[in-house]
Amino acid sequence: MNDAPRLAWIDVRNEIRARILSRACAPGDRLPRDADIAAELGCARATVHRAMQDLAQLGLVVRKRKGGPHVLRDPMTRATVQIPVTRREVEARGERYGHRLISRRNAQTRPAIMDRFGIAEPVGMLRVRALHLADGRPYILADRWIDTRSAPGIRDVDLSRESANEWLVRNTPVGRVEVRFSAINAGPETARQLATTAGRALFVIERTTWTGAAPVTTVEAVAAPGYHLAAQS
Amino acid sequence: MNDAPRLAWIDVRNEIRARILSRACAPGDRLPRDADIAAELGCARATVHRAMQDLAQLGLVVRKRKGGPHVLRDPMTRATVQIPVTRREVEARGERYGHRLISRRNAQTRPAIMDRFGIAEPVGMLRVRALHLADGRPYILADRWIDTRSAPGIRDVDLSRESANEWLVRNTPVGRVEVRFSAINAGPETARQLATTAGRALFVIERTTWTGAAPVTTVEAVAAPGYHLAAQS
DNA sequence: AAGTGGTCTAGACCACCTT
DNA sequence: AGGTGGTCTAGACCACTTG
Repeated sequence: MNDAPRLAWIDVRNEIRARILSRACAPGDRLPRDADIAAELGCARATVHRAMQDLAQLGLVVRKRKGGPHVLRDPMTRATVQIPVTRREVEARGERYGHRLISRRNAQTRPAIMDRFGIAEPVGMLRVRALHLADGRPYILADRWIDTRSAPGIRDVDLSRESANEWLVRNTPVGRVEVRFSAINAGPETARQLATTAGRALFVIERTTWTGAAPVTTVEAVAAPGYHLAAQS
Repeated sequence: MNDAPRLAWIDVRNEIRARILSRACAPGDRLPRDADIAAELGCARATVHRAMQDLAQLGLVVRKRKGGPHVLRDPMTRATVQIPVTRREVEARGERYGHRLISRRNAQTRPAIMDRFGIAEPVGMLRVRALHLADGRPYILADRWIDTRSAPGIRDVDLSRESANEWLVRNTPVGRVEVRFSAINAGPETARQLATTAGRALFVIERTTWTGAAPVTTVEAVAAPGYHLAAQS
């Protein structure tokens, strides 16, 4: 009725993890070869491989071609953040989504923006500022730069109907993404747009994406007071 | 000289991704079965499986037992945050790490703490407040609760020598982790401890860990002004 | 140069989910 | 109830990394 077989590779992973945590294999130590572990635990090497793949992703071990897998010295907390399209995020809270285009103009990238993309020369991009609303209240203030070479179609989009956010997600290949979180004090202008008071602590998400090596877009999203972001795993 | 074979499963993944992005398979559509894709691309089903595994992790497709894989309606931005032990973080910046124990006492969990752990009844835990320093300057102010049932050894540790942070990482099994980020205005007390002014926007990392279903520790880490966190992928 | 992980194949069984 | 993904096995070759 029990004796559950479960997934074998998970058992293997747990066994190896247990050894690591129990200090049977100290941090920095070399672990046995996949093949040896397989022989010892009586399973195929592929099964051990699957387990090690998971442990590596969890940040517990490092695997190299020779020298075998090593137990990482100090594992970091590793968590995955999922940032949905703002409209979905609002709707998931059971609130009505709204969106207001503030400005849309072409501009040369300033140094701060070039830094985010990692480019040395100024480029003409499309700069879009917009306010996302939840139940009519300000939710997120977005200041976005879009490289029209990577997303030419955006020129013909009515950004007062569909947010740049959403259009890009739907029409742009997903390449590399880099996200930065920080906290800022609301300036007078930002405070006005987010219907709060100057000086309030605001959560900032800075997101930059590339397609291959080509910049696509970068956005600084300033959230209204009370916003928080969760990550799991 | 070229015709690089590379990893087959990556090619398969790219091919499928390309179809998704080119709208050959619209969001919400059902994709062909693994076996069919394998036949079409001339590889083993396991190879397609590996590719799909990656696409699922990237958040592009969902796979179900029957009904085959589906293209996700709106892919979220998915990024992985790595939070090292504070000492390593400081040392990685090339600065000298320091650590000051502020207080250490037993206390009953307040409702806010019980919420984080998802428990209903108050529990006696060890509460540790500490300040992490970088080059002598305040870096992170930590307010931590530790369930001594899950980490009994902590009672005998001199927390003025080794931070609770570090001891727990080294001596506690890694289970589920939940992280929350937010922004707060510095209160007078916090401002004093972080050597800044009241009202400054501060970045907050709230981290809670369990072993199985048992609470281990939760910490509210308030970072000094200027702190930011990066996530990739 | 050799060891080791990374990968691919082919075949098989199982468990879950939808129909 | 049947289809489909999830997994395991066994064997093989390759390529990267280290000594």
